[in-house]
Amino acid sequence: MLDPKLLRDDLASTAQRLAARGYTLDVDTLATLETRRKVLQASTQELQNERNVRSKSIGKAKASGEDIAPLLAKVGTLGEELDAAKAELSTLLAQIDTICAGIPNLPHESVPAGEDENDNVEISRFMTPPEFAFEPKDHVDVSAGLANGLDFETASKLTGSRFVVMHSHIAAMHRALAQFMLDTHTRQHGYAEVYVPYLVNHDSLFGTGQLPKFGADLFHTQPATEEGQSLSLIPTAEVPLTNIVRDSIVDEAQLPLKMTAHTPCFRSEAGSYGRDTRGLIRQHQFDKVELVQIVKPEDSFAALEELTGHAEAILQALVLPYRKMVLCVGDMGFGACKTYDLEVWLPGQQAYREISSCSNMQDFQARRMQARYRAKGAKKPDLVHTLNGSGLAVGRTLVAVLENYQQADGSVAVPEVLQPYMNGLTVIPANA
RNA sequence: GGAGAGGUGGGUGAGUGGCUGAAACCAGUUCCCUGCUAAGGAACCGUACGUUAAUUCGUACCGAGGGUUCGAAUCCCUCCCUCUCCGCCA
Repeated sequence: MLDPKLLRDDLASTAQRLAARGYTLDVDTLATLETRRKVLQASTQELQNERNVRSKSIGKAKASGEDIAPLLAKVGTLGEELDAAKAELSTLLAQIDTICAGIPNLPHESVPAGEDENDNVEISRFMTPPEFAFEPKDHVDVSAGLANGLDFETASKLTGSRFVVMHSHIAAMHRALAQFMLDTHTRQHGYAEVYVPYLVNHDSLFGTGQLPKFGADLFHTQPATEEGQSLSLIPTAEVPLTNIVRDSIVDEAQLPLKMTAHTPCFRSEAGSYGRDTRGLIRQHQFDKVELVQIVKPEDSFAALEELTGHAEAILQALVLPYRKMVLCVGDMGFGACKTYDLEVWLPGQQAYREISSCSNMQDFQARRMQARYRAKGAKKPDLVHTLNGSGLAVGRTLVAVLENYQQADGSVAVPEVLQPYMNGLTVIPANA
């Protein structure tokens, strides 16, 4: 949610900034509603004031034993007028809320212009893509060369397409990756490990911005139209982690709050059919180790650099080639003000593919969640800034390891940092 | 799942129809006093929106949403959540 003051006082320039990221703000409608709101709110409050004053006088009269009948008569139609005004005002407010809830965040000045992923700008690279002495396979074929690995056929029997069953060393490596990531973030990067629910309510989804606009991307336990009790599977641990501070005022001394969690993520991915249908890249269920920071406003951009660095540290420790991109305005997510994507090199695809996305949401989510902190000496609590990033997507990291660590004989070397997590295993042998 | 008890400001916790935006205590802020420390005293101290020269005034908010009433934290209904006991269960 944007600061309502921006929409009242700087409507035109705000609309212009939104247009840069491809969002058309209906300025005229909003301005009209806003003007009407102001008038209506003032007149409603006036009516309420009148009612309060008169009711009070009735109370006093009654207490002193006077006849209250004439006073009651005087109140007369006030109630009806007030009800009508209240009804109109609440409809109006609901209309304004609906519009405001659907407005994306404003991009930071440093974010490059552009329409889609083709306009993202490369910031840096780690390693150069390795040369293979043989034709590198993609992860599906690499796995197929092992004794037992990724099993899409069984998953589709159990559930459907875009799910996977993992066996044996691959399942163990998947687990090892998550463990390694968690350990690194908690022991070296200062994050507190958190275990969170995988089902969340609508308030949480509204808080981080998945609702009301992106409900179709989620799995719901009940029809989404049903009011109130419907729970949804988390599309990312960002939702439960960030909402921990929803509706609360955090002590300044507690900031920055740095939290990490390993969870499965569930996405119905409505818009992506036909893309990445092969392999693990785009699944309805995947694991991710998420990083979330709750910080003071003045620290959020430094925190974005730091958090992105924490995700990079994982790739570096795994010795996987990657590049760091800054997303252009058109490719950023709904609530983001600035986003870095980390793209890992996949020899099987001869391409860099997204493996982490790190964003500074500024106060966009905090305003939706009413997540605030009280600065020492300040009279009013202030909205916190929230950040999140993948550190990393576990399934895609597994893909990257399988493809980058494949060997000529069909076996897969185990990255050094994972070996302690895999009982000292150094190589996943090829199928004999 | 069954029975009961509750949800009030940053925290604890009074308040059963009008003088309660809400006692008291704790925390916090400012000041006073005592040579440090400790203790003591006084004042201030919720959020949002509108309004104002102004912390001026107004409105709303006592889990959420409805209802009754001239008037609701207080009465009624629905929902959510917490606690205790029982049942079931990894």
